[in-house]
Amino acid sequence: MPLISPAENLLAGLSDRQREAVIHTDGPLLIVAGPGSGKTRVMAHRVAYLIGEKGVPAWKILAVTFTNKAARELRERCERLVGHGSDELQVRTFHGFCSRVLRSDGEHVGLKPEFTIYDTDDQARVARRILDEFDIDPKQFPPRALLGIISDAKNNMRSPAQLERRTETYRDEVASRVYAAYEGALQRANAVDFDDLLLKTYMLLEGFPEMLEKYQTRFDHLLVDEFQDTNPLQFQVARMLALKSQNICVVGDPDQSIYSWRHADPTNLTDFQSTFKDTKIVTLDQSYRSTQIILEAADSVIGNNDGRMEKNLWTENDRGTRISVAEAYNEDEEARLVLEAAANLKSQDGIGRNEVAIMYRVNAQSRAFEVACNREGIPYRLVGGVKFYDRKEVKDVLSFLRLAANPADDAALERIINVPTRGISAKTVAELRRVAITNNVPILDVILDISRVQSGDEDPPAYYAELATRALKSVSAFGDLITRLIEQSMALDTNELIDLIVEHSGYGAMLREDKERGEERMENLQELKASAEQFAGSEERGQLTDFLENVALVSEVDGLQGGDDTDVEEEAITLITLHQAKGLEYDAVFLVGLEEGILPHSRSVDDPTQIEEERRLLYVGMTRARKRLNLFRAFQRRFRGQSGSTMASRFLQEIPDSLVTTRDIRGHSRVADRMPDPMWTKRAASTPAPESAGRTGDQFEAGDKVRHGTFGDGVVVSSSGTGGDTQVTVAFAGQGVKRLMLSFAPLEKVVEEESVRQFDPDEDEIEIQDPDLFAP
DNA sequence: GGCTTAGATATTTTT
DNA sequence: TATCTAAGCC
Repeated sequence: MPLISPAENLLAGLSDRQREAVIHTDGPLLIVAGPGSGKTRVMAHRVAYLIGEKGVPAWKILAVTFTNKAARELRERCERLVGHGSDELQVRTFHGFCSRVLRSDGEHVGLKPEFTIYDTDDQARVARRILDEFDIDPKQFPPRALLGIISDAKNNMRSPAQLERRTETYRDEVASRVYAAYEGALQRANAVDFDDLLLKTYMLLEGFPEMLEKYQTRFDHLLVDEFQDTNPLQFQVARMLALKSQNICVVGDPDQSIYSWRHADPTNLTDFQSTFKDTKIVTLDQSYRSTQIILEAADSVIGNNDGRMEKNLWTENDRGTRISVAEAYNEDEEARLVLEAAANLKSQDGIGRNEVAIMYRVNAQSRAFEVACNREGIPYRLVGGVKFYDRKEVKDVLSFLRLAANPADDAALERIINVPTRGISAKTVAELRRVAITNNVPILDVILDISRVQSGDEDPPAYYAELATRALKSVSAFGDLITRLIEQSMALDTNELIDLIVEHSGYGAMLREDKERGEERMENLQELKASAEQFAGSEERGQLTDFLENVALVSEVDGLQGGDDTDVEEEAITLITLHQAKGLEYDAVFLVGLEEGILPHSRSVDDPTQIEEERRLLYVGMTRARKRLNLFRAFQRRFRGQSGSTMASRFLQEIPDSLVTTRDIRGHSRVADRMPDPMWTKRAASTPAPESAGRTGDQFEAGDKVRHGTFGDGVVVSSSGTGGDTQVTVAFAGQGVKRLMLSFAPLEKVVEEESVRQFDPDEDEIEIQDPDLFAP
């Protein structure tokens, strides 16, 4: 009997293509991996192969992912394959890796090792402060927009000076001025934003040959996951790291690029081939996940995008069930329909709640489902609600910790200088800030000076005249508090430090006063303490920075997830945005809100490039499903308080009829191609009354609100024919969609004040009668 | 200095 | 609809 070598064992069970990707270990490799094609598996096996067969030390391998979750998953799978000796394997997120580089070598680019990572909140705080300083109207130049421009510049490796040179509009000019000041502020605070983690690492590798050499030698093999989502900066960092060894393996799927609005540039995939000569390309196009029907439908949809890297997805899986497209009166009925169908899945197909996901385009859509779940008593998991670390009280206490770790952290200081209120007004803060900026020192320096003067150690400087005696006293007391905190941070574990903050800053007292939510908030602080405990025991100063870095870069905390009342262990339906669903899979997927303005989103409709991204978003959603895929739309949707009629998403037409079943609530199932519904099947199927036929007051048009003696209120979906022959399709609230002959059906038009969106199925161009309703 | 109120504003959000 | 901000008032 032949002995099975470890390599054979490792490669057993892989497809030819997968094996090819695993064993090509020398030189650049590009893996184009379709949904469900086993890319994580391939990456893990590749790592194991490098270690086990090629004798590469684990610590010489760097694998980079985008999310912590992906990193964790990959690490676990590698460990399972490799067993011992894989501890030193570097599996990190892009940001995590860069942060680590900068902690040890950031001095070259002006960073002290205990630098702070600013989140978007801090960034906004800095930006607002700068606008104030420059006397720029934040209404005219919203901080968010300016930060967007700055982020754009950073991700394209442009400095403030370079941005200024490219200035075309007044807005650009303002942005470049703010950018320069913003950089100054961060520099002064020994802080970086998320983009900086990448940018400064790039600058380090780019500007310091010995650093480049160091990190190029440090790693022999580089793997990059989700390569289609890399931005130019990330591409450059990866490129430089691998330039010497040429051993770089990137995995991606251009059809799943859904983050271009965050600077991701899928052309990196093609650029990769020109950057690294002799790149081997392996395409993984066999899906081990979805049924044939789901795959065909998804493929047909994505086929409408131009200039794709074509790949022919196939599967040995069953043909599967047809995709259902259901139509609801409004979002409440949509939710009811979905939950009903989900319940049926259990009895009919044995698919439990844990294997069901409801996916939507915008978070606001989750609401109807939460309400419905609560009403029906169905447990659900809402992905991406308010993050634990985003809670106010948590951020406040963290700001104290940040200040202890990095006394230059002005954003943290400004956040808590008057929380709880300790008699330091906005005006006082502004003055302290002004003095700090003038002297180019952190605000805390100014405050500590005041403390010293107050205790009679020094003579008062000139700016003292600007501050009231009472303010000086309060500021001095705050300075003493922080001084004590900094001292203690050298000696105490982080969790003990949290206790100290809560008890001595007045925060605990404030929460005990708060009868409404004080208790809950205090509990959150206890949670924070618990998460800090994991870092306790190690070298004091380092543990604080480590903890803070973890907070900044790891948004979720183990054991804290799950909806408010939903036990993590409990069987629950998942509510999730399409973006967040990437990389996940479920037996059954419900894609809801397939309407113009929702998917595709209204902000994307007039840009073909953005429409293509919306289509990819749908593609991602569809390919999350293993067995069942159900699409939903509502004829009417409340939007920002108002209600309006909707049009079917253009994407629905891109799914071949032969793969679809239309079904209404009560299970009357009808096959699409036998009974076309003009709202979403090919438009040729409907023959609306020509304009020349002359419209009477009784003429019904799509979007009209009507009332029926038996069925109640509804919305006209379409009408065809004239006079007594007129056939009207109406979606009734709670009754589903009905086709009615006007001559028999007692239909009455309901006249409403507000105009509604209407559409003419015969028009190719979409007409929006009231653009204000859905347009930005 | 903190509270109330009117007015504007509104995708997606891996880190 | 809900959420945030600036302004106005005690």
